[in-house]
Amino acid sequence: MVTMSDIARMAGVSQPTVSRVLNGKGSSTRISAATQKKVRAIAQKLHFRPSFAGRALVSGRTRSIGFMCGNIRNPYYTEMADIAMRMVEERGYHLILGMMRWISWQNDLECFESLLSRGVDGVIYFGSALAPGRALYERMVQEKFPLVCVNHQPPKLPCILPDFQPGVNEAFALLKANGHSRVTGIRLNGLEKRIPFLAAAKEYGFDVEEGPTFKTEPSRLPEEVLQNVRREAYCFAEQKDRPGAVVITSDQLAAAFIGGLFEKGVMVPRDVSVISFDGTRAGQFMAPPLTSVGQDTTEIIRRALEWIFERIDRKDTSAPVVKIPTRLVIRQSVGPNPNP
Amino acid sequence: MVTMSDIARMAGVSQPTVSRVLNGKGSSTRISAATQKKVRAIAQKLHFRPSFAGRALVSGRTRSIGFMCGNIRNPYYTEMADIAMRMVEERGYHLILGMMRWISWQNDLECFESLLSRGVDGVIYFGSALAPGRALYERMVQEKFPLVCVNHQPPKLPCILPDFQPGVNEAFALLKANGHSRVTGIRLNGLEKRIPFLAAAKEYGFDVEEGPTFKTEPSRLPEEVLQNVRREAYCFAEQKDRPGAVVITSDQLAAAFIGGLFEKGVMVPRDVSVISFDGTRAGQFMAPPLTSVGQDTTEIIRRALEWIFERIDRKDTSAPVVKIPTRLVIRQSVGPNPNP
DNA sequence: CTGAAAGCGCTAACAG
DNA sequence: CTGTTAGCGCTTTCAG
Repeated sequence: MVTMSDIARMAGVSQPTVSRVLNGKGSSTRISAATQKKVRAIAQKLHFRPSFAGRALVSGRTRSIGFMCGNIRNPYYTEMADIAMRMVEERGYHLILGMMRWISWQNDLECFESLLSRGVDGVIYFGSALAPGRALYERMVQEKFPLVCVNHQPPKLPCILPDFQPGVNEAFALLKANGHSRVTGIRLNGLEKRIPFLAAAKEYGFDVEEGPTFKTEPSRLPEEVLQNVRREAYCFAEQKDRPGAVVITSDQLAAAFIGGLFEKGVMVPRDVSVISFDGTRAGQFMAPPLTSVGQDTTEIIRRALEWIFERIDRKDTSAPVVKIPTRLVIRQSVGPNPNP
Repeated sequence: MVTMSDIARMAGVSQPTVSRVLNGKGSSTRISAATQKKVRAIAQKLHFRPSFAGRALVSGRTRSIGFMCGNIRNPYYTEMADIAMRMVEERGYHLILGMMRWISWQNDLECFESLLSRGVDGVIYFGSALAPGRALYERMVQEKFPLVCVNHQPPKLPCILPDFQPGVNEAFALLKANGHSRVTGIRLNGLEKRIPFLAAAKEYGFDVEEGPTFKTEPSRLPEEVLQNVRREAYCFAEQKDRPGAVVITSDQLAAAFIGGLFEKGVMVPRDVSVISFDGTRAGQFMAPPLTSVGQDTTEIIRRALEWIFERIDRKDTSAPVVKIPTRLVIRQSVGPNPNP
């Protein structure tokens, strides 16, 4: 590895001088054109690349942001990560992914610790293990670490939360306009989605019917979940007098569910209408393209990063909770009720 | 930030002693149980976390591997990255993604440089811009940098290449068994896929017919490509006397293509059979589940990382070119030829 | 068993 | 305009 000292030696100047010309902070210190040229020439010839570690050590920054998400194969996270990566790179940062396995909260926190030990300057956190009483949580709020929680709201930490109600209302309006009046919810376990779902169902006068409930263990491997949903689709397909509409908790699960229906000869949207959550771009390329309650990915990440970068610079920022409204992304998985 | 010196001061020992107990290399130096206990207790209480930068500086390693891939939204890369992330973490490393934009080779190399300036210890490279004559290429081979190329083969660099022929042969065998004899290839531009495709077509006695060719610019935004493929599907759907089978260059494009057919009322596999490349897990949850010429993701990444970690330790390793055979992943996108 | 000293590559403060 | 000095947090000799 070629260092500034190497260059300094060859150029017959001191090492800090090399630093100065190579970092050329415009206004800071001016160096004679001759020295500049000489140093630059040598640096170029030797393919000098400043040592990341050296800089990190002295600056106390690694110029990297941690991104704690669930399985990256879920397009919801893929798309969030994609956006985050681009935005972060614009500032000369790198994004370091940490995938939570949802096995236990300990596992979440270990993953978080691993990122911290890597020296990330900030973290976007999609998990839920960070809660009062846990040591790491206390430490984070105390240190005022640049951390934003998405989709979950621990006290005293800045949070970005989707507001599902508007999107869900739109969903029911669309369903109603298509002559539906009976719906079943699949995997709407979390209250954040379940409550708006029930509220809208009531408001639009829908009968909410029990879907096929599989007693699956709480947290499983992603593929198992998908397989289970597929099986639920089989059940649903074979169900007599089933509702004409289904609302399901994510685009990824919708894919599996629709796949399961397809195998049983039940077509979407001809035989049943499906509305999912997430509104991922990926849903656009499914068969059929998904109608989905979408989050504003760009806005969510933009807000999160904005806050993080602000706190990296100044520790005296507040910890706001911002709600980002959802809206229905209408594509082709909803059709007229076949049995009105 | 709490440092080893802080702990040393509080424990009344020297800083190196703290380092010794906290790193406890079993055999290296033994420290009195009393000191150990004291130091550990303080470290724990203060939530000591060793400085990443400090270690990186002294060890010359960052314990991170760069992963240069195309758009992460493509399940092919998502799944590769997922596997790579897991494997790398098992060794206490982190994976740093670098997304190439396919805009120009310069862009590829900038992305690579960015990873290098971040101090990654090795790189898995899915690009094609690294070629003789380019400065970075020369430097990489000269430095014996721990770098593995996947899907592309520059000289003097270790490479991992899929061998498409076996998988493609299986594909044609399956098609033939289903009464097909006419096929059209979509987006089979790259020779690595086109040659085995044509060879197998010949061997199995298939007529290869021109598909709908859209004159799209060479490298475009991913979403545009998907939209274009969708349009090609429209054309194909409306084509009189079209072949009953389609081979398409990736699972992601197959999704778009099948989506396009679906919109025109053409059903897969009832009306046309589709075989794609990649064999991603994601294809399993599409409608219909994709039959696809699959790569052994785990094996590819495993081999790549194995070599990288070996070279990180020893510079005297060779630069092998390994071929990993593909095999057909049979799911449900192939059916009997409707017009035999 | 443990302390002292050196040095990894870099930036920043202070002299000249 | 440029050199000297110091120090970031850690590991690694080398003494003792």
